[in-house]
Amino acid sequence: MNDLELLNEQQKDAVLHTEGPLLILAGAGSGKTRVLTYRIAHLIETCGVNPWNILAITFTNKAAGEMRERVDRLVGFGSESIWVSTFHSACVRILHRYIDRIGYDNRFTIYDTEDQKTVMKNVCGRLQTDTKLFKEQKLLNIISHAKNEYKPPEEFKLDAKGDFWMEKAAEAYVEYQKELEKNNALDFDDLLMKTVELFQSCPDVLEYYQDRFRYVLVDEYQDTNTVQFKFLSLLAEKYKNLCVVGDDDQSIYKFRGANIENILNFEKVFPNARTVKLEQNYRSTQNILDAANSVISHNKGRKEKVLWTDNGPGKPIVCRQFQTGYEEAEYIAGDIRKKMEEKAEHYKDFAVLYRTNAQSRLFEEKFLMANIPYKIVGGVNFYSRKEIKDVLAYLKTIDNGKDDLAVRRIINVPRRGIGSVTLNKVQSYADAQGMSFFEALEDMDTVPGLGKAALKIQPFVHLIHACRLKLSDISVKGLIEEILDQTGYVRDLKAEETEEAEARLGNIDELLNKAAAYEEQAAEPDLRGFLEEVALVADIDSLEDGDNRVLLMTLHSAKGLEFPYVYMAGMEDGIFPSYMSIAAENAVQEIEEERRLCYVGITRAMKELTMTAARARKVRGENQYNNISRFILEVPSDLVGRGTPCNAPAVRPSQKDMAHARAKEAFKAKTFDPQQFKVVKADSLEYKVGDRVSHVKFGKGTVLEIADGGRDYEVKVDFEKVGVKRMFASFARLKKVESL
DNA sequence: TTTCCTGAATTTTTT
DNA sequence: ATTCAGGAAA
Repeated sequence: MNDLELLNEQQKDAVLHTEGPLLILAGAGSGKTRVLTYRIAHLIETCGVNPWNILAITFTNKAAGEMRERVDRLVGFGSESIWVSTFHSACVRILHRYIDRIGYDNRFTIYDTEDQKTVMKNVCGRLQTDTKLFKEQKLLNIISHAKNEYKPPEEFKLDAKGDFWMEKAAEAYVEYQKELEKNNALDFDDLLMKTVELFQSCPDVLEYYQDRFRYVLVDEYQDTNTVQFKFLSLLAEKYKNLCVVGDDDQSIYKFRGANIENILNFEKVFPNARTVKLEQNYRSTQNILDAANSVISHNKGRKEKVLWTDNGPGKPIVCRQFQTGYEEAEYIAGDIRKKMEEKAEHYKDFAVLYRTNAQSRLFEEKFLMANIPYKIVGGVNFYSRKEIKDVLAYLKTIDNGKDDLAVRRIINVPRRGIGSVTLNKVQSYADAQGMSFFEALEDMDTVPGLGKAALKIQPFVHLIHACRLKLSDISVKGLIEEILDQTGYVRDLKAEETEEAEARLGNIDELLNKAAAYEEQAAEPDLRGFLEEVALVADIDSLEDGDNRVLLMTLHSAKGLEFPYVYMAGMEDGIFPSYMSIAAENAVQEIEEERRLCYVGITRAMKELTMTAARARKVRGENQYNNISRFILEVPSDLVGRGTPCNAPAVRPSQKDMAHARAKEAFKAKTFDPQQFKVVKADSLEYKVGDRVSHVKFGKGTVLEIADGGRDYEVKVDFEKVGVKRMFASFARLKKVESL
């Protein structure tokens, strides 16, 4: 049911203005998602718009998932035919249908960052580029930037005339793009670029989608780049029903080509655009808002906004500085524990935000020790783990033998005794014949100079052929199992008997689950559909509602989310704002972007905000000493709680307190996951002092001490890698490796 | 020829 | 800390 009475005047305005372009300037927490979802519901229920004609676009999968859920709840029947997706996945869907119109094969594959780097390495090798002077990553950044500006190689080349650096980059761009085309692959930026190209060169396709998506809604509009803007304006050209929501203060993707002009020029491109401002904040307390306002006010050249709230002042902001990052993490773990006990909140009400993914490690360790269920969002992509990429490369090869990168990745995985010399011979043969790498492999008998190596290649080619034959009558999950079985991949891992192999096996299991889940959920599940889904999703599981865990993530991925209790960790100059931005040529702008990021972080908090810093922390193995972040100093001191000054010495909870808290928690937290938290004191332990044991996280170690703690045994172990740890036996789940 | 081992280099943020 | 390139052993 769509109850407009729940909206304020401005929100209602935005919902009811259904025809024509609409720009919603929405401050943080002003209920923009609510406006978007209500607007969709209103379009369908009141205006009789067919759900099929609505496209809602977001930036991240997480945001898309959230929006999807809310739309489903509000709209109910028919909501599944609304497209709610990210720019990239919308483009993939379009391209899979029509990219043959601009000379690609519809069975293209998508290259991730790692693949891009591999391609660029090849290109640099071929062009004899000195990669000391022109770093691959640097070149890729330039290319990405060009693509975000919708500049194809030819045009880029013209622009580069006269500039030695840019001419070199242009050369790389041309070659890089050729290589992608040869492999029938697109990189992330191509997805947008090729879609726009498709629209511009095939008016009939464009018109089809214009008619299809008569109503387009865009979230986080301030982060759109030039191609995305082109994409949107082309789509909306015919009916002009484009509704965009944005906040210039939350623009944090300039590094990815976000173009703030898109918001400022909206009214120019769409002349009779209506603009609505949402300024009432429903999320945070006044203290949190004041802190956010004060920080962001240090930026020049922004649209002044007056955010206000009906919520009371709330708790003061907590700022603390610790000696080390270690203590910082310990404090946060302890504080979450404390709040859980005092207020009986849910774990999912807490979030720890940091600047870089690398910072998650410390928290992971401490949370594991304190038995706080947590989930790390982002970081090392599930799908970029080695074993997963291997399996996916097999799938890609089976689906589309044109992807040389995938074929080359797995030709010798697991070991088939095929080395680089053989590969080079095959590659030159393929190049000479103008065929793909896999086709050359199929032709192995005619490849000159292969000799015995051909015999090693044969089983691989057979395997792929056999799988292709089975394709039509086997599930994706079955296919993966077949591959794992035939190649002995799982067998080899099991034989390794290391922690690492164990983890890899676990990941493979997760992939199998994912495949099974895909087949259940998809209308017409097939291999390509699976690969497509997997290519654009970083994390294996989106957040489920019942998933009661503390979230750990970067400030970037926190955008669009909200939590009652937010911890911003690592608030140090050099970390946040990052060293890169401070040292940059255009430091002023770079730091302003960081400050917006800080603004985003602060405004995630609903009830309480804690900012922490460490005097010293390990960065890349070395100790780094940092000052308190300038952003903390920009928070007015009267908002910061007394008794918790920034330079307060770290209060380290004693071991006994921690142990006590843990035991208590274990008793209380049964509702979360009885399996995990049930404390059953074993009659005796399978290991004794002096035994070698292994722990899931810490690896192998020696038992130093076992103390009977009443409810449970407390075990002290000296781990090889991480040193002495104390833990409860039932939590640690140590396995005996060998006896004394 | 392939594999294994050692020393060097390297990291913001996301799709 | 972890990955990557280059050289020596098998």
